[in-house]
Amino acid sequence: MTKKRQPAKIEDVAARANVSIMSVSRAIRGVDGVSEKKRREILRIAREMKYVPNSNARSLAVANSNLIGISLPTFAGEVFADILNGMRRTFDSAGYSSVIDTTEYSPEAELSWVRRLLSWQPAGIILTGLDHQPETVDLLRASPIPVLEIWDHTDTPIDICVGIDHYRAGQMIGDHAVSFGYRRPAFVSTPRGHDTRADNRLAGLRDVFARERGTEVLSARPQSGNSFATGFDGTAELLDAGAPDIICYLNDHMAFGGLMCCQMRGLSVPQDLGIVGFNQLDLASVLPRKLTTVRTLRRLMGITGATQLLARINGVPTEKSKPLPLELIPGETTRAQI
Amino acid sequence: MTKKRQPAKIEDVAARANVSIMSVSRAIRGVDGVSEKKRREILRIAREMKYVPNSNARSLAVANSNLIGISLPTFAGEVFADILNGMRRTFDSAGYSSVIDTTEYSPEAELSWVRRLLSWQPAGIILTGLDHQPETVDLLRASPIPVLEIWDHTDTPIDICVGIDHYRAGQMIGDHAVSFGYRRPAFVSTPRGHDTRADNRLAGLRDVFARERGTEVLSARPQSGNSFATGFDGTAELLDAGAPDIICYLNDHMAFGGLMCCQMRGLSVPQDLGIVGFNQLDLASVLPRKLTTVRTLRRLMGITGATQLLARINGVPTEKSKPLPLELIPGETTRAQI
DNA sequence: AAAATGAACGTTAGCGTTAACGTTAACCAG
DNA sequence: CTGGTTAACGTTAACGCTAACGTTCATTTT
Repeated sequence: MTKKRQPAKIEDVAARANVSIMSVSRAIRGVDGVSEKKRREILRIAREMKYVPNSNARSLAVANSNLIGISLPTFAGEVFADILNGMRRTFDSAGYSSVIDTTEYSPEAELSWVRRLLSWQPAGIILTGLDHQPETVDLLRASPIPVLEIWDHTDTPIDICVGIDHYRAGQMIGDHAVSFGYRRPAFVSTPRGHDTRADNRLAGLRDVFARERGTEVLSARPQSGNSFATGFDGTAELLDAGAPDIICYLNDHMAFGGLMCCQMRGLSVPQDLGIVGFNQLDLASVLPRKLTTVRTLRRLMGITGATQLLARINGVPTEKSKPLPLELIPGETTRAQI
Repeated sequence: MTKKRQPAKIEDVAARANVSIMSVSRAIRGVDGVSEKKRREILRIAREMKYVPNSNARSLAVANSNLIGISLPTFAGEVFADILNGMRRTFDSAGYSSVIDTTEYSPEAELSWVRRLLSWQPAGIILTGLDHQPETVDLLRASPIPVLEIWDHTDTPIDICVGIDHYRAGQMIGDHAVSFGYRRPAFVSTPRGHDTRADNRLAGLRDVFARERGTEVLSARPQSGNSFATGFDGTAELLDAGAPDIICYLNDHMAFGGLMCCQMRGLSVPQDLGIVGFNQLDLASVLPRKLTTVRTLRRLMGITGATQLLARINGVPTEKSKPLPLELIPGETTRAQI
């Protein structure tokens, strides 16, 4: 039962230090108006009393906060962890704290989070992607708070936007596959509508094959609990259904699951089947056969996005929308078809 | 320039609805004291005006919040994402919001986060592990806020504790290795002091081998940017330095890096070398050769921890410390030595 | 009919902090 | 010694909301 007595407030510190409340406030905040001698004395007493300022009172008084709200689809996987890392580093060094939430790919969950977050008067809000409830957009447009949409790209963001063009990424993969002579493409993803960006990449891929070859892109969308298993199961499904000569995956982890499926079935890659991942994840760095994938500059994206948002918060004019470059990394899991 | 005008406050809603501020407050909070008819009318107007309550003012008035602060070492990897998932689900359904932060394994960063967080008057605080700055412990003990330490285990937590005994986990791995006849063990980890839990597992492993065989456990601790690469590089280092017959890893991802290193060098597992991971990660579900590893019930741990903390918050008596079971999963990367 | 009830609503007094402003004393040039 | 400047404080009024208590008035009870 050690934890009992009421926490000290600024008034208590002031009383104990024989100064006014304001001197304590100034000392704590490190602003002008107290002599160095008194400041040290006050800080010593505050520490002794384990005084902790009340941020609610502060934010109420100054009508703002140094919180940045960040909404992500999920914590699973490296992708959002990388973006997050870039953002957080930038915000931290600018004196902002970030509060993070995941939507598990549900726009409804996103809306309820936006509502909760807005009630805390944050300095800025970051959403992942462009797929929001109409009310989310209304709320955010009506509020004076700067909003960043990250990871995806559009010319008409809620406020500002930093990300990559996923449709274009799909086209790049398609171009690569077509130029290597592949003819029977397939795609492994999560259930439709779950990950809108992946759906856009598939659309880009589809359009290239439709135009260049007049071919359909088959797709498998199993629900398998984790990316590796999804890749494995989706590959099995596609191999059972037909005879694709190249399979593209939502990301490198799924692609690895696909590789394992091929290995199990005695198929050799890239002789029997081409494999293309996405995102150039850490896993790929130790694979004996270099994976064909697309590099996305996620950390840079986080830093860029955060920087843009900070500029916006500080009233500095910023570009509405900033696309980041993509690069297809040819590996040893695809090769020119004879 | 759509975003301009001041957000509405409760007073504005009251004026527009021709009722008192209190009626609006009651309507919004869904408590008794307003007729159904008025409540609907008020809510309609509030929605029209895009009214968002001010949580700072609310928390200041009621002197509490429904925030739970969660501190994790990192967002990288499945481990903390799993624990987090379990916790968040539990808190969400109990009406609490969680604010998450990562320390990147730095107790100093943890302390500064604890200070920041305390200023928001959270309902509870969760720290990962037991390795804190003395001042962190002082601050938390002095505050009336319930504290949960998760992932590691001790009989003398700051407040309450839910986790696994990492030293014991190391012993289990040691017992397995000894009983299979392995004699030249090694361990791949991150730099010492970085991950205290991993250091404890290594200590458990060391003690078993010292007692049973009088043998040292070699260790490699490369800094390679990601787990897979760390496993790969650490394995290379150990194979160059001596001739271990079994290598244990900080986690399954490192173990996979190790497997890739062996494959590259033409070593076969488990004939030439035993490989042991930790945490039974998703990756392992698609490997052709089942990995010897230790199962940790991370999601359950999150749920259990959150439940215990909620009980503590609601004044229900709880056990100080709750250890979760461990299970060594024998795989095909270790086998009895002749 | 008077009195008692209770639901529906309003009024008041904070919650802990800071911005804005007022006061005081010390200092300095002329 | 005057008048003016400035550093170092203190005082007060918000900030937006809610708990606790008051008031009103239509019902019911006696």
